[in-house]
Amino acid sequence: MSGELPALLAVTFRAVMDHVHTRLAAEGFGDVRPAHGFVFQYLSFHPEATAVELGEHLGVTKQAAVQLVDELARRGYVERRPHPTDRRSRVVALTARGWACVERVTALWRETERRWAELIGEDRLGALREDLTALAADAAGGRPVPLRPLW
Amino acid sequence: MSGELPALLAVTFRAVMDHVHTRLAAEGFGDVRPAHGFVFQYLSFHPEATAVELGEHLGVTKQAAVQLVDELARRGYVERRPHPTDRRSRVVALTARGWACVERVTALWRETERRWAELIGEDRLGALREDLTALAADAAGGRPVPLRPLW
DNA sequence: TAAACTTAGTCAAGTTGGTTGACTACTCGT
DNA sequence: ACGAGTAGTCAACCAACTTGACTAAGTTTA
Repeated sequence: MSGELPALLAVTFRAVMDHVHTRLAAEGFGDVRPAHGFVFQYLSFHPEATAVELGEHLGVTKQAAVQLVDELARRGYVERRPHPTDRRSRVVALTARGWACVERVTALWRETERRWAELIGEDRLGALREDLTALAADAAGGRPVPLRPLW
Repeated sequence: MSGELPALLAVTFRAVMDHVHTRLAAEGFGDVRPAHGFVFQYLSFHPEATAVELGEHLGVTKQAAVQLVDELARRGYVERRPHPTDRRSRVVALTARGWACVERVTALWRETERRWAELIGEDRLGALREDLTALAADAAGGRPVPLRPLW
């Protein structure tokens, strides 16, 4: 059958993330919503981001971004500190708990990949990764793909 | 690098669907929200579904399902008809416009796959489809994966 | 170096897409 | 033929956003 690949991508991703969320919940990280994942993702690569930056990356208003940050701060995943030079601004950083959660997600993803390697073999998995990288790059057409709300 | 495959699935799917939505909008189907896609998907395989059935499949309450249907009916994509035997119930069916929209999506997906075949070759694409099918089945662990809100 | 402009964040109100709960009308099994 | 269950509706509520107006701090420019 042809034309079903996009759906297959979605279904696979969905199944993985359902599993990850179940595991996270069992390990005490049950209070993270899908949208939070994108905050974590961004903060782990931009450790001193501001709320406005975060909003731009997530494609939401600054007000919504601040609300997300407040919620995560209340739950102990992030911390707001005064900006070193700009007194209007405050930087958002992951706390130890925030980092721990990020670590768990990446560990679970690696675990998933190991499982997949067993299923289809290292070679096929390598080809899969390589091909998907090419397809994603082509589909994105040079634009950055924001990795936004999906899970 | 290892552990990035789940993200790669998401990014690829996201890029494809962004493209599809852009094209749909340009062809006069600009008034469909992501959630509608799942309604279409379900109705195209269950042509005489009820609102309650739809709600169960989408994982939302029947009230939310009815609201979705009303919205799509207002825009001419679906139609509500009396149920042939059960006078409490009404069946929801795609209109000509609804079917046209579904056709366009599947055509755009096929087009995407043809493009991908050019990029990585028929063989690799076949392997990709085969492997992803296996991984999805394994990740789902026997459970049906509902193909719910993602786009 | 002061006036004009821009930017980070806040406050408040409105919108949207859902929820739960209570209800009516109908169906079905015994 | 009646009691339990089901399809759909109405109404009230809630969460996650939005838009718009604002303050305070920073930046540019003449």
